[in-house]
Amino acid sequence: MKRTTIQDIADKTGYSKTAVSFAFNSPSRISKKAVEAILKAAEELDYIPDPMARNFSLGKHMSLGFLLPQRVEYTLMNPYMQSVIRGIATVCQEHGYTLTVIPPLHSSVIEAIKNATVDGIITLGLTIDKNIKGILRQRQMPIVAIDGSLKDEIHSVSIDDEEAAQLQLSKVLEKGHRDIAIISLPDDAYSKRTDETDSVVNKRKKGYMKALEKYSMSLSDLRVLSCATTLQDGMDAARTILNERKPTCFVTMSDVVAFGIMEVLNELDLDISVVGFDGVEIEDFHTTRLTTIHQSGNEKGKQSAKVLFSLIDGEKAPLKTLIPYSFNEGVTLKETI
Amino acid sequence: MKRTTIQDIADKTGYSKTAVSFAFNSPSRISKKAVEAILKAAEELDYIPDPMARNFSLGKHMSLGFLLPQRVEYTLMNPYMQSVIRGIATVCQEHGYTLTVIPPLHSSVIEAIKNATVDGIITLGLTIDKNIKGILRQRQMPIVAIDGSLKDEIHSVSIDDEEAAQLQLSKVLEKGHRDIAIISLPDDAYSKRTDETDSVVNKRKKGYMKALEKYSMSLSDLRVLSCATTLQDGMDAARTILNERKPTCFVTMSDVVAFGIMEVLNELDLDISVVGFDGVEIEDFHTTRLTTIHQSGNEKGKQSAKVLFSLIDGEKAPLKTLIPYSFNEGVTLKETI
DNA sequence: CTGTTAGCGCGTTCAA
DNA sequence: TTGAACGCGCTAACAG
Repeated sequence: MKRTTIQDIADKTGYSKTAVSFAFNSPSRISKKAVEAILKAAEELDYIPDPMARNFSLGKHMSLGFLLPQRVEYTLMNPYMQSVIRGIATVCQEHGYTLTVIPPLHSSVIEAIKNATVDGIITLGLTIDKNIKGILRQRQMPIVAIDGSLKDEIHSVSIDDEEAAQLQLSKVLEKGHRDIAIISLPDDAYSKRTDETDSVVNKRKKGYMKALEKYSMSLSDLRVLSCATTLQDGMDAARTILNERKPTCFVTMSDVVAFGIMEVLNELDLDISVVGFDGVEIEDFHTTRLTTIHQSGNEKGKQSAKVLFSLIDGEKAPLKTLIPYSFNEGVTLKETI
Repeated sequence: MKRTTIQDIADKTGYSKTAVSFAFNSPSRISKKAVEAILKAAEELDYIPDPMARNFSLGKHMSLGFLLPQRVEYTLMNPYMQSVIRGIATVCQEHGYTLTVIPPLHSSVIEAIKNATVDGIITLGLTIDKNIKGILRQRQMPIVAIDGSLKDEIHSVSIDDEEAAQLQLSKVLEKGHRDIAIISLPDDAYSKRTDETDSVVNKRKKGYMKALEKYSMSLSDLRVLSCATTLQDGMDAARTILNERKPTCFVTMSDVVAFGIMEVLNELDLDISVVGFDGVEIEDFHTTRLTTIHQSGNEKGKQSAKVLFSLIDGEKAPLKTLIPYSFNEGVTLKETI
């Protein structure tokens, strides 16, 4: 048996398709008698307007897209991502929208963008280049970038990464640490190429340099390593650093990596300080009190969705949205002895 | 400026719309010369086929829907849900599909189902009644229920909740605990009405009864309270129980609730055992070693998506899929003194 | 084998 | 209150 369509209702009642459509969307356009007859028939035939046909006709999708920069297994493992998703979904819910999670299609982010049936896209940690911009322009689809490198005029949501990183390292230096290992993010995770000066990684490195200046130090005085944001990669990074020489403190750009490092320190029973970045424990249910820079993924998600809805509605929205961050004192950053 | 459509390519090349469509979808159907000319023109005009029009024409959506049983702020806060989502998204990614997260529409799950533009739906902790089933039948949309009450023949994925709960409480009883507080799930979270005998809550209670039988006890010998699966509600539940009388052990149906309880016990410096259910810490980054029943949300998500894809492809799939669970020994269940 | 015409899917909306 | 066109790509059927 086929779906009941608007035509079936029209046939059954003797009214036209147009009348049926009006009965649902603008009842005042036709007589009460007609509306009643049509709704009754619709009820009897279990009629449900086909959402896809409806959206196609209206030129809307009723969904925002969240584009995953990497594979699902990797990206959705990060609790920071999860809170961003929650923030986006919260705003979608208010607007009667759904949230479409878009994995790379055949390993290609570009392909995914071409095929997404959404009204707008939110990215996280992606370099928005001419290539991507071109596709979105052709598709007339607005975009908001969270934590991304922007090669163009693009709406973005982030914290002041440079300032936050400066604060993070300053706290470490204040505690007397000098032999510090910085575990950075992979260059390709938050920017396609290392030379994107406005990438999150580079902004934070700039912040680190500023913090070091006060102590007449520079980045080259520290060990800098980068690794993917997984527990396992954090553990590997810790071992790599420790095999060379024990630092007095690990400064990371991600809580997840920090947790990985702590895992190793725990195994080896080492008392070395660790500082994170993201503050996932606050919003989730982590009970280890990691010292970290807290930025609200939830808030980033909400703000980006709000900006995106403005763009979809054709309204103006600020090009840059900065959200607050804070230093969260835990128990993992200690004074040097 | 308008989008480039298939017609524009046809006009520019002198070929028909059909030829253009063939050039993209069945290049072998027309001459090489034609294909080249068309692709070249498409390239020059930055043509991208409109995914919505394409899907509409093909009668597909290229997306699976995950229906949230409650509001986003609540549902997506649970790390267990997050791992289920990850599992679903992983399989979607393999199939070149997206994952549509569907919040209740205007607070109505029913409305959300009517409007979702997806090829199939996965639910979690929802009672699938005639009402929902009817809509999905009319929309010809397959469904797979995770942890739900089934009023009908519906494909489901879950663990053996009765057996798992029996194991959970048995471990507690073996340790000598007799004054036990069971913190159950809210009846309306995992079943609309309390009398759904096949709801997760009821299955687990049945398991508890079996465990108690061996000690000639019954559920009425324990205190049973239910609360929502949030940290805060867990804390409230703990205080309610403690105000009355201190138990020697809290047995919960959710890790999140267990974490809330531990928070309170920590505050009051009480040494009372706590046992969880879900095992979220294993897949995420929790470092508190909670004693819990581990069930893989990720696996549930994957299995349900696989079953759903089978149904979408018109293949047969087992009505019930059981996935494994395990008792995870942590440090929070101690011998009674 | 190559290419075209025409119609479909389904609900919305303009012009009458 | 309605017929017809529309949105856009797909495809059965047909002609050369």
